[in-house]
Amino acid sequence: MKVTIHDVAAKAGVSIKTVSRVMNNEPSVKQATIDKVNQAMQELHYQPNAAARNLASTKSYSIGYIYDNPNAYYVIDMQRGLLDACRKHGYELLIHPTNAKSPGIVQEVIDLVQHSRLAGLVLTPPFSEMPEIAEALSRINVDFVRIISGSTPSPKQTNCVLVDDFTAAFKITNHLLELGHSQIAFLCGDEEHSSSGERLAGFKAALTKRGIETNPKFIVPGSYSFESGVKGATQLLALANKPTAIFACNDEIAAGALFSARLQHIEIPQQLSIVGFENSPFSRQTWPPLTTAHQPNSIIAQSAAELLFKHTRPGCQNQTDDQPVFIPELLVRESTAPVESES
Amino acid sequence: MKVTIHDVAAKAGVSIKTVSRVMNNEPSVKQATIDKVNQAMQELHYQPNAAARNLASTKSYSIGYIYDNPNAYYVIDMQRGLLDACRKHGYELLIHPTNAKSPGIVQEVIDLVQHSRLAGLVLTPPFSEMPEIAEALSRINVDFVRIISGSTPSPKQTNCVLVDDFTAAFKITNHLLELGHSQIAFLCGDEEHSSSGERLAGFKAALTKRGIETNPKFIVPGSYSFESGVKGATQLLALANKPTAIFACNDEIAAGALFSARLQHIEIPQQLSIVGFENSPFSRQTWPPLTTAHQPNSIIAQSAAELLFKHTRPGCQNQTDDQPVFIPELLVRESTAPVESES
DNA sequence: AACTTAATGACAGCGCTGGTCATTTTGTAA
DNA sequence: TTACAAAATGACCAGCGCTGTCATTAAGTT
Repeated sequence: MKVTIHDVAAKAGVSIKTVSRVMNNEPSVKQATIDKVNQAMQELHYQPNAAARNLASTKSYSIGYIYDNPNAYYVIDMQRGLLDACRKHGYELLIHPTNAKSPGIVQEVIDLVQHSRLAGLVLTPPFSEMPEIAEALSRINVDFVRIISGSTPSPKQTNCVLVDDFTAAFKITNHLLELGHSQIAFLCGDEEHSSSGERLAGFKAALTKRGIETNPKFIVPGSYSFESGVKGATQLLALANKPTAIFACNDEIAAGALFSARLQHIEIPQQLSIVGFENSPFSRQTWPPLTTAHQPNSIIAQSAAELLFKHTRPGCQNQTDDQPVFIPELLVRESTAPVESES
Repeated sequence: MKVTIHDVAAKAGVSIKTVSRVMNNEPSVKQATIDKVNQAMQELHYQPNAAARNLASTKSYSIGYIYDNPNAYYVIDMQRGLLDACRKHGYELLIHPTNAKSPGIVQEVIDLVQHSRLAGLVLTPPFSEMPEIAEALSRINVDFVRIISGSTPSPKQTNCVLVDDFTAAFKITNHLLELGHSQIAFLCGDEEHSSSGERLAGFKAALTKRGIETNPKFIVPGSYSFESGVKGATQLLALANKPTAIFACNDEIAAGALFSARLQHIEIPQQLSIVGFENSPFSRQTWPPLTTAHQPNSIIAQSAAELLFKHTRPGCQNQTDDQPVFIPELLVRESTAPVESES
């Protein structure tokens, strides 16, 4: 019924110590032995007892995921990716929903790590953008990987997974430009999120490259919410010279914008093109479905976890400190169309 | 830095075994001793080491949550509630996203439980409605609590938390009736989910009570999705005698219905009232915001976990096998209005 | 005082790792 | 081939923080 390290050792014809060595990637084990042990483990469906390992070892075999994100889809996807990576490497995942704005948040994170003896932490916005968290974690010497918005790997911070919002936004904007739009407005997300800034920068860069000046009235501050989309779009569509296309900083905002346009009997996409960002289920729950940029959250999460394991695991040679960069890809659906010919 | 059972024992002036007894509600400990130990634990901020407990004990101190639900909001809320209960009782939560329709699902669940040595499982739809899962779990003697749709506690199944969809639907329908509606249509969710059936039954009961016959054309089968809402409502609004109100089986369907109505330039709520169910963020991301029934998922989850702990924990006297019943409450927002006077 | 019952403690051991040495196997140069 | 260093493995023990078992002591009861 329950398989222990002893069973594996017996089956492989080695000592339990050697099995332990194999499991922990310790040096000085012959390849042939490694194979033998691995095979025995497979055949017996051996799974090391995490509790015993945690207890015996100074190392830890679980990582944490702290979240505070109103976007449930995002959290679920991240979780899934982390879980997949954990299963693969025999780690456990500890999830910890909390409030990023609580005053004691730094202490809370430290307590969590210390009490649960975590090997490391995966940080997503807003935590990944809070320097005080990164500092505290470094201070107590705990590994962590941050998922942040950015395009160029920086040599000084090796523990990041980058999502290249800039380039993705650039591409989306190009899509609109290619459809003939030149009057394009931008609905921002929360200022605190660097993703919003990056996307805006990509947007501006694309326009500039075509020699189009950005109309300041077309840049509407806001937040990552449906309401914000409604408000922003309403404001834009009241302008004397309306935009012919709207770039919303995420799908939720886009859905709000879509809604606002409909209220004013503006046909989408004939009279107005709208694009979102993220490819959340949201973008499929509107009509017409939204053109957006697909952000593979689950895979991003997985890669963040892998990076963390690489740091964490002692006997891992693959220390090429690469920083994965993900570029969300353009996904053209029905909310965008060529600009209406002036009639 | 790290507080162990020894520190508590020393502080309280007892042996570690006695501390252990207090933690586990074992009998034969003087009240005075219990108090002493509890105080010491508090003062030292003691948290038992789950790994050590798991290792030493035949009992287990973690529970599992299996999910396969496209509704991320639901999952996140459930998770939060379970986590809260776990923290309170020193348990750990193991989450396991999976595919309910996979052929090997029963074995997968069994493997999960056995490998991770789970004390028990919290089952939500669709798992809570799969007899083969309940059977398998009983066979291997693992506790579980199911969250299911129902109104009357049944003595033979003590391990359920009930959500009284019937009564909630009854109340919602009454709300519409009180607004003067009599031509009310119903957009069903997935047939496989008993919640849909229960809500429909509550709906019908309310109509019957007022002596209103249910128009078969007004009962539209469908699924728990936006698209289904669009389709169903479109169908309804093409009818010669349109309904004046629509009861959607959940918020997502309601959002779809809302959308469809808008497409046809039907004013909500002036010309058509729409209600949803669940009070998911969805219901606030429409305009007007939806009248709905608030389903306190997080609290439901918490109570399910508590029930599980009660079963699991040996030395717990509070064995009154109560089955909590939750009745989602009517939440009136702006998508419902008195029926338009025939003009 | 004799005896029952309640309350507490001593100690082994859960499955594994980390360390220390001893032993065996392998590779390499003389 | 022998000699010898280096690599690979095993034997053994302690101990992680807790629980289970059983022995022991304190408190009641007649």
